[in-house]
Amino acid sequence: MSGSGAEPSGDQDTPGPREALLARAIGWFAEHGVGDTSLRTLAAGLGTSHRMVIYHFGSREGLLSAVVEAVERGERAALEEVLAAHSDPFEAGRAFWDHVADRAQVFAPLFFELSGLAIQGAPFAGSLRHWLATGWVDDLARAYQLSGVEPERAVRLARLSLGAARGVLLELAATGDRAAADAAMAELTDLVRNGTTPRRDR
Amino acid sequence: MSGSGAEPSGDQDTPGPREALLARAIGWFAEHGVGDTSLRTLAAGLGTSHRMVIYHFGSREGLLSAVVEAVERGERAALEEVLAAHSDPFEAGRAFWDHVADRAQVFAPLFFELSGLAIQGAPFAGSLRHWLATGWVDDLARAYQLSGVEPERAVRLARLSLGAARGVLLELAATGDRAAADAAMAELTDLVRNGTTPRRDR
DNA sequence: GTCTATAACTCGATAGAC
DNA sequence: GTCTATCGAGTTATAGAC
Repeated sequence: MSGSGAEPSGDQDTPGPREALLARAIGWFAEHGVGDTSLRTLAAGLGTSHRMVIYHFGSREGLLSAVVEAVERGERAALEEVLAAHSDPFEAGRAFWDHVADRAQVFAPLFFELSGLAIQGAPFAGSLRHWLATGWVDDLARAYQLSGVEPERAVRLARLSLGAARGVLLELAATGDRAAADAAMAELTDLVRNGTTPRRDR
Repeated sequence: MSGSGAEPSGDQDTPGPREALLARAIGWFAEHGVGDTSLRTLAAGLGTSHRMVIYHFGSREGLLSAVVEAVERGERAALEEVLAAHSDPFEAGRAFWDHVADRAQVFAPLFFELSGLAIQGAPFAGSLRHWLATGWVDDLARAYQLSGVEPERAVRLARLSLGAARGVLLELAATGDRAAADAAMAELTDLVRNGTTPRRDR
């Protein structure tokens, strides 16, 4: 599909101009936001013409859709990597929070703006709507269950942890105060750890 | 300031056409979002002409700024009311969560879209940026302190609680599942209550 | 305080040459 | 695959009658 038989030189590092353009577009959106971005200003910032964006993505919404999908896939991959590297869910949670917080200044504005549009029903953000609602909760709940929490409570804790992470991320993006955000998340970890282990001592 | 000496008939219930227009604009934004709203479609939905919106608010951004400010003032007033009515901070927190969750389907999309724009530096959202960062945390931390939590931990708990509420609100807006959101917030309340009282029993 | 008319501009998308 | 030229619709904002 959409393949022209004349690829320049069989390069494996460059998956094609479309992907390169998409990657640059993500960086541009993360820096400048989505709301007031026209195809023309975007293309100028990307070093192309707006005609090329339409050529590769069909329309402005097609580009936005591709951006949302690509960012989601990246974060999901990061989560799986982190879950595979840590057996303790609290350790995994902290590691993933680190990953997210590192990129907060860049991606949080994009995430929350797109989330606002997604829950308003913007058609290009359908997949984001799904991940906001159930996608991440299921995986997190499974991780809690593996560490011995009963199923129903695991779901509640998953929802709470995910919500807290997103909310603290919003505040981190507003303040830039990484230490305060880390402390708030550490407080959550402590509360959950002490609240789920029976605490035999004392 | 901006007062014309000829108010129609000294009505106290109608504070003027500007305020009435603002109130209707808030409702309209809550229902239709901000992103793709032009002055013309907005004015048509409000029953005026776009010329009138500009007359009263100066520009489209002026209107957005007024909307943000009015919504904030309303929520702050609701919080103060709730804090005054409950001495137990957990009770107050639950009551305020109820208030917010009741209005989630309507106001959460507006809140998150505007927050995304605010942390991107949109000029009309300056006051929202302030409330996102510090405004609410201070009051919440004070409430925690009053119930016996040491100051530094009170701030951490305030940040966590606020973040969790915002994050769970985002999920509530995406799913519409009020029971699940309530359960997640109740889980937080339990964790904090058990984590801050020494737990002499057992 | 409310209207119509319109200026001045930008938008997404298309056509077609190269 | 990249370019220029351009269409038609929609944008904020202004002018001025009533």
